[in-house]
Amino acid sequence: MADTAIPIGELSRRTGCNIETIRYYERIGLMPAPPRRGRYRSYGGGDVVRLGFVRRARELGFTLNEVRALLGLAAGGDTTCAEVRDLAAVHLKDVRARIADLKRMERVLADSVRACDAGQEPGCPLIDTLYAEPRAPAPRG
Amino acid sequence: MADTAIPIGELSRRTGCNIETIRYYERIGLMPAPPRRGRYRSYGGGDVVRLGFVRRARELGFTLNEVRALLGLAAGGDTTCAEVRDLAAVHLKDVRARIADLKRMERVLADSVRACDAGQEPGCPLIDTLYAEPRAPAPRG
DNA sequence: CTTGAGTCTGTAGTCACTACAGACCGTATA
DNA sequence: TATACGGTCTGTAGTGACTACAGACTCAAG
Repeated sequence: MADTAIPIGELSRRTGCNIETIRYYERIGLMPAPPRRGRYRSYGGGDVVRLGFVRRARELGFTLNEVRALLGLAAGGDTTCAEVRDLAAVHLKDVRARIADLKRMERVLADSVRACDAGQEPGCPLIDTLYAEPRAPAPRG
Repeated sequence: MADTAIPIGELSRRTGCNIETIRYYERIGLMPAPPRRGRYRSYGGGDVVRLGFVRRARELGFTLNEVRALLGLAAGGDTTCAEVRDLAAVHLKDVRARIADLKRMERVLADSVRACDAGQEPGCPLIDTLYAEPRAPAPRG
């Protein structure tokens, strides 16, 4: 009852992945096409595990192509750990770059909002920032 | 020579915004359709300023719809500073949420890569993480 | 006259979904 | 038996913010 003939709605509930997305994953070959009971898809315990893997990888920010690669590596023996490590390391670098980008944005935005709150300057500090020359280091002191 | 009859390629060079994107902005009404010299678009200094504004707002992570709003507010008087501030504050919250998300990813990824490097455990630490139950707090001591 | 660079329109692809429309299926209830 | 309801099906199109062509044209220099 728990592991066989799971309909798509329950797979969705168990994994937190919505139905349309599950069908989408099937269409792009990330999830195998399951057998049918009549016209309806019928999943098993393995599908729950696999889809869970996919979802957790996605939550770590891996692209679907990277997830595909990870699934392939996971299916292989344990000789592939180095490859997995490399994939993760590349991705980690990317995540860190995105964090750095966002922090730069955060700084500028926070400065502008603070300046707005202070309300000392004429005009609007954020609008001024947006009109200002790019990459000019603001004089401060 | 500097301010009139600027062809799209030069506008692109001056703003760092690529040509296809400029035409895309025109199509969606973010940039006005400029007059033509023959069949060619002919921009002026105002377009350089406006597109620069757009680009800088995009670099701060505002969506195109937010940029549209900002452009509208910037065109108004200076009575709109509070509205700009609110827009920026909402966006700032969003940026901070994204940073928090990415940091969570970073932590998990960094842990896995480190565990890989240590190479003590059997199997692959990252693959194990991906197969593991969601949100189970890892025992650590 | 030809070459090359620049520009034009229009369409389709990217990523990872998401949102329908409209049909069908199986069961519980009146 | 009728019907209502919830679940599922296929297929297509939309999202955001571009990006990438194809194939035609314009213009100036050599």
